[in-house]
Amino acid sequence: MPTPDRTSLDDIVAAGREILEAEGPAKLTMQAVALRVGVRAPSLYKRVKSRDDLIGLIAESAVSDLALRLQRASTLEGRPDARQYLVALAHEFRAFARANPAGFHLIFASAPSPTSPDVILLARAAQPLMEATAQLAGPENALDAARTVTAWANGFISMELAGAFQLGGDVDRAFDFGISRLADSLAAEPIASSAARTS
Amino acid sequence: MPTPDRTSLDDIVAAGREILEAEGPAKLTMQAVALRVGVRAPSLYKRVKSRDDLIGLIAESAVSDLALRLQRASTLEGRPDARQYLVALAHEFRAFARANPAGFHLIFASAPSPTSPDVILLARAAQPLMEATAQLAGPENALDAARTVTAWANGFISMELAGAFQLGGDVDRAFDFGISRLADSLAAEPIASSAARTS
DNA sequence: ACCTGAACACCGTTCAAGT
DNA sequence: ACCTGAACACCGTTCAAGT
Repeated sequence: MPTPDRTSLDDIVAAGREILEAEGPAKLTMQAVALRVGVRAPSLYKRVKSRDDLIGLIAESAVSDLALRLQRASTLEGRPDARQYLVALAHEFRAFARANPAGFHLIFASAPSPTSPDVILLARAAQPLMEATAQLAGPENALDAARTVTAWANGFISMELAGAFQLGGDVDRAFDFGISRLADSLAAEPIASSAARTS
Repeated sequence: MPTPDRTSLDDIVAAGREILEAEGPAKLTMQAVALRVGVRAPSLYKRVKSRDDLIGLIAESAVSDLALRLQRASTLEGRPDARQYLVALAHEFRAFARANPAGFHLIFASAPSPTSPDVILLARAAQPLMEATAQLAGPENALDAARTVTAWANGFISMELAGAFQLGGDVDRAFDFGISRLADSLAAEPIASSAARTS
């Protein structure tokens, strides 16, 4: 008779994610994960191809949570104007990053690697943002606008988490300043396109 | 008679940086660095406290190069209007990241760690940007504006290097769109401060 | 004073042997 | 079919012994 399963893939990913958030990537060893799910390290390879594979699964788990959060914000908000909606999304994004700094880092700040999360998952997470930018900047600029906002938010939060804002000043104020000006500029007509003039 | 030095700290850092750019962080082993500078791994510890220490020195070396590039751009540009200057800085920043992706990642996308580069070096690198944003947004908003631009550029390039822009569209166009709208919004008067109204 | 081989602790991963 | 101990290759790091 085969022995009953003593753990599961979900358990392993959850354990890995907890270790990653609590102790950092260096402590995320196969042995530590195995210990937490009550098994020996070699057994993990029955459910996971490698440590990199496990990290990829952890990243996807984090992306799913992020997508859920943004979707919930999109329904909870009662849909005021697009500008307020965009600001709310930005704050939700930042809240996720603060609650899951290691997961956030895994999703957005990882070097190109086999651990990067799935495209489809990322697209789903970006969906609420695309709606907001389409309303603000028009459908033809929705993608560029979403990329601008994502890049800004991603970069801001990465730097905040990395402790890169060390020149003083109020970081919260800088965040509000940034999303506010971005929303303004997306809603406004572009002032001048110097690129078009020089071509 | 003591033996003459067979390597130097500069050699070690340069070798480490070359390996990092050419083969990625996983291949940046003490043995690989030692081999490249013609010495055995234990000898490295005469000039470097640890592998993390070496990574920190590599990051500082990259920051210095970045600062040099931005300063050169600031003198070469002949100082047209502040808007064009800001756009030039953004493109220079992106060019640096493309030429030194691993170094860029080390500077801006690293988790908070003992490998983070020195504050003073980062401040010096940010100097040209601060001047441009001060002209565009006024001195009282220079810091917030510089943070907005840095966050955007950093996030955009991080995502580009990570291959995160997978929803199609023209990435170059998105970059131009972003810096253009940002420059507009920094130069413009803010439309409305909803935060001020609710307090 | 710098360099080295040997050693140690600790990884990820494989695999034959158990149940 | 899952689990395990033992083993392997490969790290970072230390240190006594060389020159």
